[in-house]
Amino acid sequence: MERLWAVAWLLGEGMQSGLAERGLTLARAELLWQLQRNGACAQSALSAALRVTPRNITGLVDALEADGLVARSAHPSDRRATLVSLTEKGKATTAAMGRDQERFARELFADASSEELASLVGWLDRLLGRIRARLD
Amino acid sequence: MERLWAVAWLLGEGMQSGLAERGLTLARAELLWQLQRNGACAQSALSAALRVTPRNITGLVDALEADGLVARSAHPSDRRATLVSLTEKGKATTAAMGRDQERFARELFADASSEELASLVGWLDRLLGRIRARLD
DNA sequence: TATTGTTATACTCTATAACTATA
DNA sequence: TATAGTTATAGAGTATAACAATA
Repeated sequence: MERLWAVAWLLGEGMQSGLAERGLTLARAELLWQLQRNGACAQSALSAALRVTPRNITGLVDALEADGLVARSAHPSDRRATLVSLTEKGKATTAAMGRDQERFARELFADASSEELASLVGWLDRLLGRIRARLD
Repeated sequence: MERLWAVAWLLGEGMQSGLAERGLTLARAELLWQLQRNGACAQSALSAALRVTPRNITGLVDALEADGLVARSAHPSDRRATLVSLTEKGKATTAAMGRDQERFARELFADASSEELASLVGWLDRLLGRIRARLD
């Protein structure tokens, strides 16, 4: 199924396009996206969500903090933990990323009928379920 | 279109699974795959095909050569160029990668009817065309 | 004892720039 | 002059291991 490889690769490239123009890498964008979806959280939670080591999160948060996109603060009840949250600039950036993604999706599906879109969405959901089941 | 992001991400993860067990990284696997598809070629051709710098190809070929998966040889007509080709071990490895990919695709589409598969293949081809057009 | 985040260290992928050999 | 591949250097992402502070 060489086609599947190609689609996976090209879809990935497409979804990444525009990040560099915003001064972001894929890893940093994923961290921002996680904060946008689930709100402020401890680095340990980010480590679990992004499936990378705590050390890796330290580096990503350092870089995003230096760019003013996220802020560290004390955890209210656990003095070991550090809360990471989006700054106003970070919120604006994730909103812009969302618009980029929406524009990309709209280009891809510009001439699809609503029945075609419905069938595609069905496929995507089933693929998501199967791949998640396979990875976990 | 958050679903599209998730599918792109999970599909990429799924296609990569198994590489580490074979001692490969994604970048090295892509170079091997290129050689398997198009046969032996100069490093400059690999640089163009993989869309990375010549310096990057040097490093990847160094690593694959050290693992005995590819071999460098003199170009027959251009003494500046270096031909890169798969060794027997490299051919066996790409064949195994192909089987891994096929098994993954079969798992994903195990319970799909042939009409569903046909419609999905149509979608994939159209997506490929659109994304390629957008990237180039 | 276990968890949270850090420092220390190392490997891979990637890039640019300067250089050599060849075309 | 231009191209093919290399050395030199640098930055980003990733990992493991050891450690301090806290739970």
